[in-house]
Amino acid sequence: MRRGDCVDRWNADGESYWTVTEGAMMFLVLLPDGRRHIAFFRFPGELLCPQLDGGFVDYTLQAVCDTKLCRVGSLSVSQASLNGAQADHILDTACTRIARAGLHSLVLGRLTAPERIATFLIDVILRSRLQMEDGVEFLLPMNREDIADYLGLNSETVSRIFTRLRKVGVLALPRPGRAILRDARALLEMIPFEAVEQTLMPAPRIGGGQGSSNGEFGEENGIDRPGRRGAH
Amino acid sequence: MRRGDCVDRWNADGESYWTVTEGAMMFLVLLPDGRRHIAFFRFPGELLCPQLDGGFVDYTLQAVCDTKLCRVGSLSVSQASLNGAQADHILDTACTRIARAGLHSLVLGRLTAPERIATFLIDVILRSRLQMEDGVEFLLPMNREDIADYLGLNSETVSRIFTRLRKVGVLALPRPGRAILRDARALLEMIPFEAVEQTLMPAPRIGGGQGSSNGEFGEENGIDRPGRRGAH
DNA sequence: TTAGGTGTTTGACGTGCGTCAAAGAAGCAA
DNA sequence: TTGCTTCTTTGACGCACGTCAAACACCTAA
Repeated sequence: MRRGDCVDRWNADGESYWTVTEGAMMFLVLLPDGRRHIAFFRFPGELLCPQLDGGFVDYTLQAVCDTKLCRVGSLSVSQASLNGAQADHILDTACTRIARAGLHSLVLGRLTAPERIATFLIDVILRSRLQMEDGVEFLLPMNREDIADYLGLNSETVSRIFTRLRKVGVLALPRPGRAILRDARALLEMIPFEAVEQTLMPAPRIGGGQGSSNGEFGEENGIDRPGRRGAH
Repeated sequence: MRRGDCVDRWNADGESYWTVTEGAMMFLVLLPDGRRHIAFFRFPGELLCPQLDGGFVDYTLQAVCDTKLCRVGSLSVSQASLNGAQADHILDTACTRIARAGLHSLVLGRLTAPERIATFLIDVILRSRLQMEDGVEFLLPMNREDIADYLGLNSETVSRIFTRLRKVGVLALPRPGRAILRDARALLEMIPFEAVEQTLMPAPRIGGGQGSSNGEFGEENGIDRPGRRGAH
């Protein structure tokens, strides 16, 4: 599918779910007065599933760019509970999304525009299974307005901040849809919390915490990471 | 527990979960520079459970006011998947929370301060299992700063908007911790989307959509509601 | 009663980001 | 090439909400 194509009635069939294999999808809301909001982006390897994507809400599911989807299964989430490994994976995904959503509310509620964009860029890099290292090139398929609508900003503000990041040598934008991280440390220092990786990419915690999520589905959480649990 | 009391290491034990029986709890984040953010409130009847509350994130779990908790079980979420009814309830709760979180990101990202507060008040009323009717009295146990930190505002702004709502006769605040809805219609007209009830209180959708969530746990979703699924 | 603490209200003022507008820049069709 | 469209960039300006400050309303303790 090409940019702007919608999956019509994507949440009508509660039984089937999909993954993104290429490109990216976005879940958007259009308010009656024209305000636009993007609730989630889904990148390659991530699950599209009405139940786990807030399917009760009337989102429009739209392609961010040229995108390929792959149907993963027709299992209902309820029936999945009869199969331990699959159920654990579904639950894991659900829990990870709750954790991410809590973080996103912090981003929208309490961070400044530059902080939001830095957090977003780091999130994109980590979800692309890349390291936060100088020179890393990554896909950034959404346009300024999409980023703005995801971060509660407007496209001019996003543009201004990107320009600033380019000027100070944090980021390079060789061509539309691609970006190169030039100064990982500087980008990390733009955000006001530590333990970014663990926070943005929480390790799965279902099933005792070690690896029960490495099911046959495709990884939402990707890279293995030492368990983490603890006092605050 | 009294206002400000914390549940220490609440997410250290992945196996046990609780419900609020009286009062309210809040999950908060304190950034190094002092910014404060409340990710979730939990009201009576709602589940406290590390996995379903983004337990990987270092939240502080704190009482909003005098609050009573009740331990519901020591079942691990993973093991729960072996029991159909319990698993469905857990999944239902998870999915509802994902849906709510998406909505909250819309609130924080795209609504004005008065719209946020109106949405919040309606949410509190509906989650208290009350009707949106003139004269309804409801508990509002959190202070101005808590509301502000949940809605991405500051306490003075919240206070100003409450004052305005009182003056125009939408709300009465007879004593701290309580509020009376005086003009339900006016409050509903303050928010920029329709179908508020369905959006704020999505019906459970796991297990085919009819009533599988009426388990032995205590209701996250409360009131029965006709199924809803559909084209947009 | 007074004193102190905590939360709320209100006002004056500042600012970060939104709005509006116009000028690039890049892609595509003819 | 020209013309059209869409997206991005940049500037000028305004406003909604944040910040700072002071007064006020309660509550509790002594």
